[in-house]
Amino acid sequence: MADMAPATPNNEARRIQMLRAAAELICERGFGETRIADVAKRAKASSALVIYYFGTRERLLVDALRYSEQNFYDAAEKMLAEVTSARERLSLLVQWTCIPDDTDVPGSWGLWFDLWAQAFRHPEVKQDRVDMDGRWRAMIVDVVKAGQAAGDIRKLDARAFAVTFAALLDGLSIQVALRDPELDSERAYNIAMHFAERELGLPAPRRRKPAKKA
Amino acid sequence: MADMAPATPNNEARRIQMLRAAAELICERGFGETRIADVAKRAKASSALVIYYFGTRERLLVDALRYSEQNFYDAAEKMLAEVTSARERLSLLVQWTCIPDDTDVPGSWGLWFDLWAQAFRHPEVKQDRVDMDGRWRAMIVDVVKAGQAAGDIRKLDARAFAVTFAALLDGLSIQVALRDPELDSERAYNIAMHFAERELGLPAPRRRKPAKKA
DNA sequence: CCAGTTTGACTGACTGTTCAATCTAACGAG
DNA sequence: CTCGTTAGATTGAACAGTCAGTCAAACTGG
Repeated sequence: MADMAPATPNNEARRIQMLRAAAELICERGFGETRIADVAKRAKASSALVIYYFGTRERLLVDALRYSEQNFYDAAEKMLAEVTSARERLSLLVQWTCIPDDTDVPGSWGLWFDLWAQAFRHPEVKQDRVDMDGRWRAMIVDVVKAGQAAGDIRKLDARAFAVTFAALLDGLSIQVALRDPELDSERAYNIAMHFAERELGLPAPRRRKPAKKA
Repeated sequence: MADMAPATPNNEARRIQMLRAAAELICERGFGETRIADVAKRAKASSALVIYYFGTRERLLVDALRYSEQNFYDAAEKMLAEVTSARERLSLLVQWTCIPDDTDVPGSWGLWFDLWAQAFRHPEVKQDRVDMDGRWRAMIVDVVKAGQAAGDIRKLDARAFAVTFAALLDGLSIQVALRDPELDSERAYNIAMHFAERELGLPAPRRRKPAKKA
């Protein structure tokens, strides 16, 4: 295995092109069914070049998983920074997890399942995921603390809330992703928001923000 | 592909032997890394025989996934039938999802990730999973209604509670399975029980039931 | 002309699946 | 009871396709 090409400014574009292609493919066909040749074709490159960049199929796919995970959270943070009201920010977080994909670099749900499956065994991925989840909870904690400072949210242990709320969101999004007939994205949204309102003592909403259909 | 051997009383044992072997292997190595030869070896049979029974690798693995899913719920129902107090039954449900495996046919967590990943694409698996999840929620609903009848649980929409609670349990168990440092099985147990107590108006516990360490 | 890219062609290993050949246990006829 | 018949169970060996990874040659921009 030739060691992978070093990271230079020029490579970066190609590398990312491949990561995106790989992420898309994984989402469509699944981790185990994603072939180097397919990734290469979608990234308009040769199989050999993909290997030249990543050295091995596993590293390519794993990196792709981590890449889109990271993108998902980056985008979430950015989005969160653009509003201020506690309720709006909570609402964004919930929509972010419960609503089917449309972003160009999909944090698309198919990826999460494979990410979890990989993390369950691959220690490197496991660590990465733990870090990312910490980041996710930190975002929740920030929202809560800001809301408390503004007087919209009552006094409580923000960290503990974050752990529970994050778990609830994960669970809801699984059902949504798997198209459970009892739990579409709109209902998931309402459940999550209802929980947050209760727990945080949020002022009642003017109006429910409806979730887009997939 | 020779069509698979029909189900006869004699086959059944072998078939199950293979399903269990496959489930174990999937749990250890993952769906994509599970080879027919390995399953055959563990089931003390030849590769050819495995194909003789299941016709194709995919069907073997998918059936194995569904088999252990079913076993998981069967065992849960049985266990649930053996206690009566609402609190005890809730506690069992929570332990059942949050505590690392030890059962002979593991509903072990590695399997769930692969099951979800498969369900996300394979319609047959998706339907199956939806059914199973309905069963799971029905168990929760039963517990709640029984508790209400006994006067331990306050009046509320049992169905709505079940959906939310099931989602919370799923989310918690992901973190536990992935060994999140902030959320071991004991803490997950406490979070889930705390939520149930609050939501259902359960009488306060005598003592917390501690969760086993993995 | 040089370092980093890119590729087509190749291969070597892996592995799902087929197949023809045995084995086994039940069973019915003699 | 015995022994051919038979249908299902079981296997070792071979086949065939796939695909990750190698390599030497060609390309490209600076």
